Parts: sequence; C-alpha cells; structure tokens
Amino acid sequence: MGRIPCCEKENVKRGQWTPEEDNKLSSYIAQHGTRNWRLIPKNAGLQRCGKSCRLRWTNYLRPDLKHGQFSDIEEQTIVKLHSVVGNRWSLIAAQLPGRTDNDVKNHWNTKLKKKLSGMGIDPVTHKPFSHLMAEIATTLAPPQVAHLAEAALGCFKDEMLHLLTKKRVDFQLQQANIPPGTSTGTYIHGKENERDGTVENIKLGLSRAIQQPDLIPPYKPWSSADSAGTSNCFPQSTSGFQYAPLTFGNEGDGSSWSQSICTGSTCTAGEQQGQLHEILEENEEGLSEGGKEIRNGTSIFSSDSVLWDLPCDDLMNPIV
DNA sequence: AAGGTCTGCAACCGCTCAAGC
DNA sequence: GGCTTGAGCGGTTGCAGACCT
Repeated sequence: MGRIPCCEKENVKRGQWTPEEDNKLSSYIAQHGTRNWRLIPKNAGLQRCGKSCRLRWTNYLRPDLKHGQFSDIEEQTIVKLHSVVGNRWSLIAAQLPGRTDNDVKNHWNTKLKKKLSGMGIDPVTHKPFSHLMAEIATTLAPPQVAHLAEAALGCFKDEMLHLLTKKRVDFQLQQANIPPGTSTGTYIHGKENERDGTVENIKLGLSRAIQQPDLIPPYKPWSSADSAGTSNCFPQSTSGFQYAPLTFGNEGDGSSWSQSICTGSTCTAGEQQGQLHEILEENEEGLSEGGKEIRNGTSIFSSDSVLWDLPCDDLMNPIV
C-alpha cells in the first residue's frame, strides 16, 4: 500500500523550468505566500506538481539564496559539520546562509569529496586512508593482513590514482634523489606507464604501512603545532614512496583549509568532537521519540560548544 | 572539427515524520 | 489509535556545457 501521489502524473510538466514558469511561481508566492503547495501550481497557472514547485522555490527562486561559488570558509564549514553529522545536508545548510541542502549536497558530491580523497582522506570517516588501513590491520590476524594491501588497493584505487596522478607527488623525485619539499608545484600527469609504476608503489606503501603500523606517526594532520600546512599524516615509507605535504586552496599559505580541517577521532580537538558525537547520539535516541527536532537542526550542539575551531557563535543558526 | 567523456547542477523519486481529522 | 495529507529529507538521475582525444 503506497502513498497516493502528490499530484496527477498526467498533465504535469516535468524537467527544466522556463523563465516564464519561474515568473509565474515567484509572483504568485510574492502575493500569496507558500501555504499549501498542492494548490499553488493550480492557482498560479502552472502545469507542475506542487512538490516540484516547492523544490524550485526553495532551491532556486527564493530571493535570499546565494548563487555561485562556495567560499573557502563555507567549504570548511561543510567539511567540519559533515564529519560530525554526516549527510545531514539540511542541518549543514542551516549554517550556511543562502545555501540550500541541495547546494551543499551537490557541492559535497562533486567537489569536496574529491578534494578530501585527493588529500588521502576518506570522505566518509574523515580519516586518512593510511590510518584506516593501519586500524584495520591491527584487528586482523597475520594471514589476513597479507591480503589487505591488495584489497585496500581495490577499495581506494580510484582515490589513490587520483591523488598520485593529478596531485603533486614526491616519490618520483625522491627516487631521483631530489629532497622532498623542493618539489612544490610539480605535478605528475597520468600516463599509462607512470600509472603502472604508481600502482606498484601504492601496493608497496600500503604493505609496509600495514606490516609496520608503528611507522605511522600519531595522526595530527592539521594540528596547530604544525599548521603551516605541511604536516604529513601518511606512513613514512622506507621504500621511497612518500606522500607530498598536503595542502590545497591557497597552496602552502597556511590557508584556513590547511590549518583547521580536523578529521577523525584522533584529531587534536577529538575531545570536543567526542562530546559532540555524544550529544548527537543522545539526540539520536531522542529522535525516535521526538521526531524532527534533529532534522530541523535545533538540538545537536550546546550553545557553549565549539565545533573544533569553529565557535558556535559563528554558527548562523546556533543549535541549542 | 568531431566524437567521446567528464563535470556540475537542477530536478525527480521514494521515504519518513508530524499534524489534523 | 488509525488513516490521510503536507512537508521535508537524502539519494539518485538526467542533461547541458566543458573538456579531452
């Protein structure tokens, strides 16, 4: 037994909105407001589903919407909030004035996920891939560990190749005895023969990381102690395979990206994050009883809490 | 220049939840 | 308490333009 459709499927136009339709909807809402979306298309003279009208209005036509590129600050905010609340786009969008959940979701899926992957960070857990590998490795018996690098390569192949073929990489320069760090700005472009070598280097690096987890330094990717954006949270391989210092945005300028993105349970502000997770989990319990409170973004953060280095005072919609 | 592939965004779909009856 | 309806959410799809070969 499914729900009845929100509108007649016949006689309802779908697809891109025309400027004429936009005008009709905007002028109708300007006069009558947004009460009863089911009646709006009929009264506004539109052959559209009410739901479609609502989406068009909320995602595009609303006068308070901001169109165009996301700023560095906005991107930071998205990443930080995503690492706490996950794919709760409406909650994240509530902190970004003029941005919709759809905007945030699209930006995450098209840009930010790739940026994080390119930095060697798993966009789901917000931990470095190498860190995840080491965590998994410590839970496996030795015979299983032997196969982990191969499996990991399968899982993260795309991210690794993206990282190694499009972003700067030091290991080739190191093989040529050029000290790391002097290679800033050098990019290695993907060519098949280079990729083959890259894959082998990935395997080797992962294997070593897994077999010698103690080689992995305590993960403090963007701690204030080395906020110059040159921290290296990846395994120090003895094979010559080494990740370049990771920065993006304004390369190496100590931009907000390189300074303050804090990910995973081992971040320097992990305690605060843990508190936030606890608060979130408590509220998750309440969600089953309390309905949409969380979805509406009203109760996750305490007013005094700091979202890592993002003070709650900076949140556009402080969540009490 | 042409065809293929990739990317980013707008729109749609199906689901859940709350309110009203 | 159960059903219907409206609204909101996150995931997915489709398409146009950009880019690549």
